[in-house]
Amino acid sequence: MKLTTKARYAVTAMADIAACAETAPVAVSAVALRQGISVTYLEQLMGKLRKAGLVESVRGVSGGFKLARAAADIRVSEIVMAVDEQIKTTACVPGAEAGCQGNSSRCLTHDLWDELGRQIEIFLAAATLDDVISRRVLGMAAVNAPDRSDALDKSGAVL
Amino acid sequence: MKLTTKARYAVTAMADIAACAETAPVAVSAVALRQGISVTYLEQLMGKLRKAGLVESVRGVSGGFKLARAAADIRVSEIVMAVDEQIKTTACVPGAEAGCQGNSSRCLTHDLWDELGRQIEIFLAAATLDDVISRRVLGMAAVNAPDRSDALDKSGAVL
DNA sequence: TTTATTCTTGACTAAAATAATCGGATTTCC
DNA sequence: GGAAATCCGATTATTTTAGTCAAGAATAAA
Repeated sequence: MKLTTKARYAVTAMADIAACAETAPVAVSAVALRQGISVTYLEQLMGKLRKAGLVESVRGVSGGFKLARAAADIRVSEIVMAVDEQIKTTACVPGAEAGCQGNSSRCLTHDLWDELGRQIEIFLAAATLDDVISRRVLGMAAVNAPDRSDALDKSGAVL
Repeated sequence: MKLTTKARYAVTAMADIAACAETAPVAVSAVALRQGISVTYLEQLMGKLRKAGLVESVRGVSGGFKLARAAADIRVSEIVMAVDEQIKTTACVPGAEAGCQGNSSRCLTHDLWDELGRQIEIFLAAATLDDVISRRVLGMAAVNAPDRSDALDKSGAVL
């Protein structure tokens, strides 16, 4: 899961559609205009969102896109994953030699990036499209940054 | 704060140095060799880390780099920020028109990305270099993914 | 003092990923 | 039939990342 403008565009477009498409489908050109995105570029993204089963399309004159499910039932993580290919978070080069003190050759930072990726996914999976358009984004900062000291030596700590 | 190989390289190199440079400084070439990174490319990154005050350099024959502080006192977020320029997480285009239902023109997803960036930073700030080399990475997944239902309508939820 | 080693700096090139464009085809409604 | 829309593939342009190169300066050791 990467985080580029592609992801931003996709979530923004989905939010726009969620907010607009109560009844009739919304045309890509309308979304692109409102959100300041290139029409043809957004078309590509909408294609991916459709293939991922997040939106349905209606062709023809007054066609467009509408959500395939209720906004409260679409997680932001689904949208991001639909348009941005899986991130290669670790890229552990197998040829890398062991560290100077005989450390195992698996890259030292592997677990860190692995866990970070997991955290990002959890965060994005916790927010639904409905949360976004209602500007209801959960801030769990206080919970998430506990006193570091207690985290030590509880060995067996995740990964 | 971005997350590219640059960040990986930097954290990996710092971890390598932390693990090796008990007494004498470590040469870039040694780090690069062990970790499978281009020597001259890593030199650039080390320059940034030095300017950020995270490492100190010793020139000359048996020179190299050593940590400027104890490994337990260097946060991963510092390393990442030293080599990867600030991420432009939101890029709220001011020209973007209001949503169809008269929604405020500030982009709908602004808060989401903003909060995500904060979460990432908190996570990386919670891990020190010492944690990394000790393979002690804190997994707060369970804490971090509460039942969504209670997050709703506590209006005033952060941002 | 010389020499080899290492960091320092800036400019440059190469490769990859991202963003955007283009041309045409198909569907559907009027 | 024509206009408006999705669809599809190929192509181009732009930006970022990754890596290279060359010259210079500091330092320890021979």
